[in-house]
Order: sequence, then structure tokens, then C-alpha cells
Amino acid sequence: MSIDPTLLDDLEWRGLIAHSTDLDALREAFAAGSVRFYVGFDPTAPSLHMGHLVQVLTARRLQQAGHTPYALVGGATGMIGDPKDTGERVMNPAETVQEWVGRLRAQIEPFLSFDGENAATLVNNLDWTSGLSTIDFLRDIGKHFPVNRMLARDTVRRRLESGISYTEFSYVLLQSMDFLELHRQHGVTLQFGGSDQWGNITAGVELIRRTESSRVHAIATPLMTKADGTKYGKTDGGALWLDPEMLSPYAFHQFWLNAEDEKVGELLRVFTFLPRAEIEALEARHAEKPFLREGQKVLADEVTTLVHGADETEQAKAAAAALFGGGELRALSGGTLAAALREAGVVRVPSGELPTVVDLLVESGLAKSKGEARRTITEGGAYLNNERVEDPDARPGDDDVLAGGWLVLRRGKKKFAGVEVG
RNA sequence: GGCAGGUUGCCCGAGCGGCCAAUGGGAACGGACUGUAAAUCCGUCGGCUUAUGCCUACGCAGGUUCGAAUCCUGCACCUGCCA
Repeated sequence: MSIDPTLLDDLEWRGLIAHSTDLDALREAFAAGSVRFYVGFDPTAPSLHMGHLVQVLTARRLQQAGHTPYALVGGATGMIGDPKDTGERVMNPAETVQEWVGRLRAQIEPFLSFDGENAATLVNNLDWTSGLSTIDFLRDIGKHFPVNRMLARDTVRRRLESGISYTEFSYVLLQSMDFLELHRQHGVTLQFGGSDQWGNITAGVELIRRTESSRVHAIATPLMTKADGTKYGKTDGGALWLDPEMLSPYAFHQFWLNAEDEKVGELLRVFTFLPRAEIEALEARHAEKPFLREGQKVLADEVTTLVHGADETEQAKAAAAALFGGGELRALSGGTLAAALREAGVVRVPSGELPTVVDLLVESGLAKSKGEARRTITEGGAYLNNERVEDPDARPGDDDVLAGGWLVLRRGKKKFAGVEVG
């Protein structure tokens, strides 16, 4: 495996380096040979999401450039919980955490190569913490953490008002120990992670400096935010999950397709492997004719293919074309409708007298309650077969059923659901 | 351990015995405009068999009252001051 000398420049150009230790030193390390690096993921949910994807893809970039990944899923740290600004985390049962560890590992695997000289390794910090005694931990690790310094850390300081448990306060020791452990066992000399992890990451660098007298490296990727500075998926429908069971490939594709104009370039750089020249050309065309939304389309196709594969991407596109195509739904074949609606989400109702539109909206999940469904109709936001429903008591009839026994239900501009009659 | 203050809907935050499902802001949702973009404007925003109706809700459990988010008691958690 040869080392790509342009790696760091590429990362910088893509805007992936929000923080770093000495970049010149890192550049030298990269040039000297395959650098063993690690990135960690805590099992706080059954799936990775958009934020993790940045790390997974960055790990892939490093590996493709010849470096050697150690992907850590935190069976131990996931039991403790990284302090977050909003308050104390709810601890998950051990079995749950272990199950999530397995799921996250499976999600990370496809992005890395486990063959060749710089084959990736999956590790779990539970392996070196489960047998560790409290006394050893306090003597060997705790001794290197001055509390006054820990108190000065941003996350801790913000939490001092609202309160923080000793458990979460100690989190940084565990993550720092991970870096130390991987450094000792595997010669890992670089850790990266999201910028929200920067404090934990540098604490590890510091721990290694103190205990091993060696200098190791760290970089942090930026936090991805919307154009107005808020986090993606922070308040609405939830995170952009990578698990197709939790978020369909169609919905995943739609997310990227709806990217804000001013974010398209940034997202292309961070989330695709397209070469620099291609992205810059695309950005130029996008700036000139944003209404064509070419950037969003390429972005959506590229990322969906990376995460769900080319087949799923094609299906998502075909579904969107059928539903948003503006064409007459009655002209579509039953097969096309079935494929498109299956992507968007389907409910099945028995033939005979059909439920009211209100009930269908609720059953399909397009509305959370009958009140909300009724309101949606009153507001003019409900559509049956792309025609606005005016009457809150409306009930579809047999002649509304399209080819293959389908009704196309829509709420607002872009939320579809299929109703399969029969 | 003592004293003082706090705990309100997705979030922030008013309310301090009836007019409270609860002011306001944000988020979210729908509409108009557009390009399945942003901004802007308008509307909606606990649930139910849509009802001058019922249910659930203002940390938890009781109580006072014709009537409580609002008063009292106990409990839990948070914050500050004092030990």
C-alpha cells in the first residue's frame, strides 16, 4: 500500500480539519509511513447517524491514503455517557449497550477494508476496562488528571450550573485511556473525532505525553450545521439514521436532495469521494443555475450510494420521479406506483368501503392524530392522488383507486404515503 | 444538616384561587411565493366519536376550597448561601 502524500491537503480543502494538534508534525508522520489511527463511536442508539458518517468517511479517506484504521465502538464509554450540555444522560441497560455495539460495528465495517497491509481493526474499550480494578484505574489514570484542569473544560463548566454526576465527570478519563491503550497495544499515534470531542481527544494526547513521554496527533472534524447555524435534525423528525430500518433509503436520499443551496458545496466535500476538480466544477455550475439543483442531485446520489448502495439509490430516484414528476398519476403503471410508494411508506386497507381521508392520514403516519389530520385538511395541506382534499369528512371512492389498487396520499409538499387497497 | 429560591406544554419562558389547554418567543406543521432551496408573509400547533362536551396536562403524593398551575403538607430533584 502506497501512501498518498496529498491526504492532508485534501482533508483541509474539504474542510474536515476544524481543530488539530501540530499539523506539520502530522504531515511528517503521514509522509513517514502508514499511521495507525483511531476513531471512536459510543453506542448511544441502535444506529449511526449523519454526524458519525463524517467520521466513518474520514476514516475511509485515511485508509485509502494508506493509513491504518482502528475503529472503536465504546462498549465501556457507552455505559458511562459523554457529558452533553443539556444535562445528565439516562444510562442504558448493559444488554442494550452490548446489542448496540454489535449493530454499530456492522454499520462501520462496510466502509473500511479488512484486507492488506493496512487492514482495519475493530476494537471495543470494554476489553481493557471490564477487568480493570478501581484502585488501579485511580492510581494509573486518575493521577494524571488534575481536577482543576478538568473543571475548566467547556462541557464541564457549562454543566456545573445544571449539575453533573461524578460518572459523567469521569468520562474523559475513559476516553483518554482508550487512546493510551491503543497507543501501547497497537502503536496508534493519531485520534480524530467530531469537534465536540476535541476536549476528550486532547486529554488523551496529554495523558500519553505524561505517561509515555511520546507525542501523538489529533484532529477534529467540524460539526455539520444548517445554514442558519442550527444542528441537523435537532428538533424535527429525528436524526438522519444510517440504518434503513430506521430511515428508509428513499427518505435518506430525499434529505440530501433537499440540502440548502449554500450548503451543497460543503456537503459534497465532506460526504462524497468525488475529486476536487469535479466538486469545484459542480459548485460553479450550481452557483450559476441553482434552480437546476444539480448539486443536490449529485450529492443525494453519491451519499445514498455510499451508505445504501447503487440499487437503493436507483429505487429512491425512481420513486421520487414518479411522485414528484408532476405527471398524471393515473398514467403510471401499478408496478411503478408500487415501487415508488413502497419507498415512501405504505399502509394496507381492505377493499370495500374505504376509510376516510382523516383515518388514512393517521394510519399512514402522515398525521399523528385525527385532530392533526383534520387540521391538515382544513389548512389545505392534504392531497389524494395529487389533488387537494377540501372536505374534512372526505372518503375516497372506488374510482379514486389507481392502477394496482393504490391511493396516493400526500401531506404538504413532499410527504407521501401509499395506501394499498385489497 | 440549616436557610432561601426553583421544578409549567417539543425547548425557552410568563401566569401566582375562577375569564387557563394556560400570554410570548423559538422549533415543528400547513399555505402563498419558488427550484422538492433560502428568505419573507399568512395560518395552525394536547387528545377524543368536533362537542356552549369529555379526558389528560403545569415535578410527585395528599389536603384546603363550590372551584387550584396558582393556597397548605409531605416527598423527589436542581440552584444559591450558611454549617
